[in-house]
Amino acid sequence: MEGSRAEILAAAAVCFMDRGYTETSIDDVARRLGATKGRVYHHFASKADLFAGIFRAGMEMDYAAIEPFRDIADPLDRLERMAAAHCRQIIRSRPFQRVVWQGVQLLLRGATTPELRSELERLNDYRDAYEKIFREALAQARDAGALAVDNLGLSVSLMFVALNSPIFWYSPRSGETEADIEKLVRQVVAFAMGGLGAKGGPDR
Amino acid sequence: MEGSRAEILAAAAVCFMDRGYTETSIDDVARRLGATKGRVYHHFASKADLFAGIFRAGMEMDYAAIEPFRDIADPLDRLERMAAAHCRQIIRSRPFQRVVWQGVQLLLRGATTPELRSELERLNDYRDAYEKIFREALAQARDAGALAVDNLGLSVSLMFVALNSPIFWYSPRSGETEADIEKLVRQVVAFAMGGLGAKGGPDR
DNA sequence: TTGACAACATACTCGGTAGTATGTTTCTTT
DNA sequence: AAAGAAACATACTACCGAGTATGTTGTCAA
Repeated sequence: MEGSRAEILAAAAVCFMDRGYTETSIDDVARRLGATKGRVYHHFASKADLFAGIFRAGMEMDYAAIEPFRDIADPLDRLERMAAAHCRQIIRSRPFQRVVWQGVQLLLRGATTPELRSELERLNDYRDAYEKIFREALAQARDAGALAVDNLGLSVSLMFVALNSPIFWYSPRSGETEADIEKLVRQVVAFAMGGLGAKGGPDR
Repeated sequence: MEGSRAEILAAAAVCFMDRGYTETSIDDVARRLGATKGRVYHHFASKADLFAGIFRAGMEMDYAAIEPFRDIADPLDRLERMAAAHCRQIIRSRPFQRVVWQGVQLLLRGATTPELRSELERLNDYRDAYEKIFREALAQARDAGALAVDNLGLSVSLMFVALNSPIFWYSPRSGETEADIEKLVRQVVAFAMGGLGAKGGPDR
């Protein structure tokens, strides 16, 4: 069944989020599932393959999240709505997004097996294409005079660092409503847009 | 000699930066020094102790960096100069600052030995006190009407995420001058201050 | 000069973990 | 219902790395 695979991915994502890649053993993942290694290795060739599966799933969530806003005409409005959708998705699928982050970091550090490395490079390209969507919206907004940006690459990096930051500091509060999350998203996006020098201030 | 200890700290910081805590073996550190485990374990009780030593050294650098600006009267000016000093220090001592970051993350994930955990908690308190310095400057600037901030804790987090981000994306370019670094610092600080809604815009 | 200690190097132990090899139990298919 | 395969569980191996125990070399004091 395909649901079993998804269940393993979700459990492993939480493990990797809580304790990092190397600190997490396959037995940890299995224990969380109430199962044993056999089940995990039946669906995934290796620990690296499992990790890559989470990475890919996380990126697919991100693409899906911003999809409805990609063809908004006004570049500043498009950028802001994509940013909000991205940030919202980060909060909603935090375990997966942390794995994406760890994957990027893992690739920057050289140390992995060649097999995992090539797979990580493909996934990183996948992520670069995602960032490029934002980069282009940002460039268009700048050309329209709606943003004060002189170093495009740096600005994109800083924007993503802010939008992704819930990965590190967010944790669900008991009794938290959708409106609470939406307010958080607005504040984070306001910070990012303000940092980019968006005209009109953070109140929109 | 005390210089040997410092040399080990610096080498280990680079190793931890490049490959992470668990991926780095004591033998790796020794190899980088052209030595063996014996030398490391002669100066440090354990791998965790070595890690904590780097953490502490990194934090001491940060305190020293912002010290000259802590008693500037105008809160917005104080905040901005402290932010610039912090960001500059992040870039200059990147290996140590990455270890500080890893240490905070390592504490959030529960999994460590009790001995390391208590030491990490003390170091984290040390870091909280550091953040508090910024938090107070931020609160005062807000009260003076120089910043548009409604969620103080969130704003401090977002500001630090931006200021610390060189940890991840900065790497020294060949032929890089002091002026280049200073320009980077200005851009990062401008982003952070803009995100906080600083009046007067990012050009200063 | 010798004894004692600091500053390492060398040679081991031992636990944890990725991966494998091999059962065992449903489920499907004909 | 019989055969086969999917979906696991169990038992084992092989290796890597933290920590230790024990040598070895220089240095300095008395």
